Parts: sequence; C-alpha cells; structure tokens
Amino acid sequence: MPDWPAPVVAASSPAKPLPRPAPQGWEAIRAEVLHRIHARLWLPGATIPTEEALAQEFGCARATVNRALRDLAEAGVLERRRKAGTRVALHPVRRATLDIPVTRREVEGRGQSYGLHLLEQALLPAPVPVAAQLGLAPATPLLHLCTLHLADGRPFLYEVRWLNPALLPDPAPDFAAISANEWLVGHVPYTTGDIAFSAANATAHEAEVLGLAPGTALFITERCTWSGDRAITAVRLAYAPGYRLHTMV
Amino acid sequence: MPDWPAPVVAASSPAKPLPRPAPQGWEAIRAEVLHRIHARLWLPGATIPTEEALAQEFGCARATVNRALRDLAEAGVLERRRKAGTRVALHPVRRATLDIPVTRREVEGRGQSYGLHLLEQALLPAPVPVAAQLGLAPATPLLHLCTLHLADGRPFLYEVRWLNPALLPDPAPDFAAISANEWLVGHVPYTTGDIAFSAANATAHEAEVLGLAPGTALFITERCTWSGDRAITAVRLAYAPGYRLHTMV
DNA sequence: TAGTGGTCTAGACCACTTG
DNA sequence: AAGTGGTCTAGACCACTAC
Repeated sequence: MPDWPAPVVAASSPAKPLPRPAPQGWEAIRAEVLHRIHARLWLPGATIPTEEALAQEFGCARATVNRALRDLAEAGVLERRRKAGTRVALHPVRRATLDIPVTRREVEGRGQSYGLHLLEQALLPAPVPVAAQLGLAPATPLLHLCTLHLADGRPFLYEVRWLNPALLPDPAPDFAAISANEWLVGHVPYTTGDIAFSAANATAHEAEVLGLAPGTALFITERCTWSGDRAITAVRLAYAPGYRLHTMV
Repeated sequence: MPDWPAPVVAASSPAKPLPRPAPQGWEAIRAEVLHRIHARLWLPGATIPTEEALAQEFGCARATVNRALRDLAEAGVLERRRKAGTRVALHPVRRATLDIPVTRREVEGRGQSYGLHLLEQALLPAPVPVAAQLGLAPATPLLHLCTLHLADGRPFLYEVRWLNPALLPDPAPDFAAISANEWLVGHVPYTTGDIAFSAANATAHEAEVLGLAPGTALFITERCTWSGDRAITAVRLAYAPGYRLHTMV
C-alpha cells in the first residue's frame, strides 16, 4: 500500500471521475482511516497506531491527525482514551442528527401557511408525573398551555405544555400570538434537555381536537428542558397523521 | 463587563459551588459567546467580531477561538461564512443527536434476552417504491427478509428489509442467526443514509406477527442506506408498543 | 509513573466570497 | 481586491489513566 497523500501530481490521468473530489488535508486522513477499518486492516476492538505514529506515516502534523481521529470518535467509529490509545469501536452505533425547527418554520418550510390556536392557558399545580420529570416539588404552580398548530388551516400538531412561570417577563408574552416554543427559543438561555419519540393511539380528546378518528396512530414527541438546573418546560406534541421526522445526513 | 478569563486566582473564595466546574480553554470561550447571545448583547442575525478580534479580547490564539466558534456553528447557534463573518443564527434549530444501536444491543441494554426469528427470506424483484427509494431499476432482484426480534421471548420489533444481494459474500451470512443489520454494520463500508420516523396503525399482518390488536399505534423507523452511490438496503422497522426513542444530551 | 490523547500557541498560507 | 474563516505546522504543556 502506497504511502499517503500520493502527491496528486497534476492528476494527469483522470482515472475515476468521482462525484466527490478526493479529500485533502484532515479529511483525507479520515477517509484513509475509514478505509482501513472497512478493509479490515484494523479490526473492531483493535488499537490503532498513536497520533504521532500516524502523523509520521502521513507526513503531517499531529494536530491534523488529531482532527481526523476526533471527528471519527464523535461519529462513533473510534473510541479514544488517554494512555489507552484509540480503538476501533466494537459496537458501532449509527449516529443520526435531527434538526428540530420551531413548528412555525417547519410548516412554512413546506410552503404551507401557519396558524395557531391557544385552546387553554391556566396556572395550575403541576401534576405528579410532570413535577417528577422536571424535578420540581409536586403541585408547584405551572403555566399550562394547550395549543393547536395549523398548517393551511388544518390541524397539524396538538401541543400540551407545562411552563415554569418564573421565567416569564412581567408583561408575559401573548402565547396566542407566538407559540411558547418560539418565544422560549429566542428568550431563554441555552437549555439542556431530553427528547423522546414514540407512537400512541389518539385519545378521544386528541382525536376531537385534531379532527381524527379516535385510535388513529399519532407520532408523539416529548421534551423536558432545563436551564442549568432550573426546570423550564415539559411538553408533549401529538402530530397529525402523515408527519415524518427526517434525519439530516 | 470585565475582560474574559478573570484570572481564577487560586479561587480563594468559593463563591458559587457550581455543579459543573468553570470551563477552561476553548470551552470557556464557547460559554462566554453563548452567554453574550443569551444576554442579547449579540442579537440574532447580527455579525459578531472576527476570530482575530475575539482572540485579542480573550488573550488567546485565534485557533482557540476558532475551536469554540466552530463548535457553536456545528450546534446550529452560529452561522459562519468566509469573508462574510460569523452571525448569530436567526432561526436557531434544536439539534439533537440519536444513537441508534443494533437491535440486539438495544434489547440487551435493557437487561432483556434477545431473540430472532427469520420469518421469510427470498430473492424477489424489487417493488416499485423500494426500487425508487434506492435508485435502482424496477424489478432489480433483491433479497427480501422479514425478521421478528424478540425481547425476553416477546415480540419487540418487526423488520421488513430489502437488501442488495451483490454485497453478500459467497457463503452468504445466516440471517437466521445474525440480524442483517448487525451483519451489515460489521461488514459493509461506511454508509450514508437517511432515516425517517413516523407512527402507523398496525396492519392485520403486523398485528398478528407482533401479537397485538389491529390498529395499535406502532412506532416506525424507515432507513435507506448507500455506500457511495451503491444502494445497500431499505428497511422498515415496526416497534411494539412502549418503545421510545431517546436523544442523548 | 509513563504513555497517550487534549489542548494551546504563534505564525503561515489558502479558499472562499462579498463588495 | 480584500477580508474572513479553514486549515496546517512545529512545538509545548497538561490531564488522565492503564500498568
């Protein structure tokens, strides 16, 4: 096997008109490492050479190798630990990233018009499961919002949200005009949170709100978010049939 | 506002016992930039100072600022373009990453025993929608696999897969012993692919296979994968009720 | 304790894109 | 044409951790 960036000398003979131009720099190293893994030169679980060794082999600086290996580690292909070295992941996971836009933009992105109906807004004691999820004392007063999002005037998404009122400014935002999600994204500091996706048969209430037959399969998204250790909001989104969540590759 | 890494001089007075220790290095810069965005010092859509300016302000090398800003750009908080500079994203998207392990490990990770029933295996002409999805000529012969995955002996997941037979080695793997997914992960070069999640009511057939009432809401995952421009596989996974897909924060 | 990856620096050149 | 981010280098120190 030839050494690495086989000096692409003027690319005199167009061998394979690849759709992607041959990568250069750290991306070339990433590609070569991936190639060796898939060619089974480096087996799952095995330790690969150190950054310094690879830098010598490839004739580049260690930082460049580091960039490539770090990228592969973030992608789940490699596992790295100081002193232990870099190993080929034994059980590679497919890692997918989702872009979750604000609902309004999601609807408008399909070329549909967006609408919003605030069905309920009330300060209520947090139900036990919600309080538990958010790590709050039971019966903490929370703002309860039920919102129907519309696409071209038709039900698109039914949202049930519990929101920590301590976050709101004194003249509270008008959640009949701007969705809570959209307001939060722009006004509440960076949040950690977890998201879960599942499926559920529509309850009688959900069916009525969304204009569906009871029992229709709904795609459900549930989110909890915190700012630092302060609970912000817990929300359940029930999407009308036809909704698909896509990964960005 | 004081300059940046207010030299944490021996941290003489423990002011706030933060759960997370104050970040240092490029993470501190990332934190500071995020802080300025959320404090509305830098508004959405606005251009922030150049890397060089920030490096001067923070008293560090430009590469360190670059690391922090690149990270925030990957997270969707900033948008960067050469010559144009770095802007605060106008419409921040919540970006979530999913780890999608092989089914066997997903089941075992819950402490349950894993089982596998290969219900069907046949070489069939690709149906039109499958061929179209994968970019193959209609009626290309594909290996059709229907597999029921079990957790503690109970139906967990029903998988319907179309697989390009050109990829298989001569003694084909025994898909009754190892799931196609698990075999592919270990033996087929890195793939690009897209994944879609949705919900559907169980068909009569799905209900029977999974031991459910027809119409039960099922969580559906559909994947298409390619290696370069060669189609590898298209698969539909129907999960038994109770399944939740979680993001890793 | 010694080996390995994580990070930082100061400087440089290059690629892209806006004006 | 010029400004900005993208990347590379050669060297250095440090943090973590397996041995």
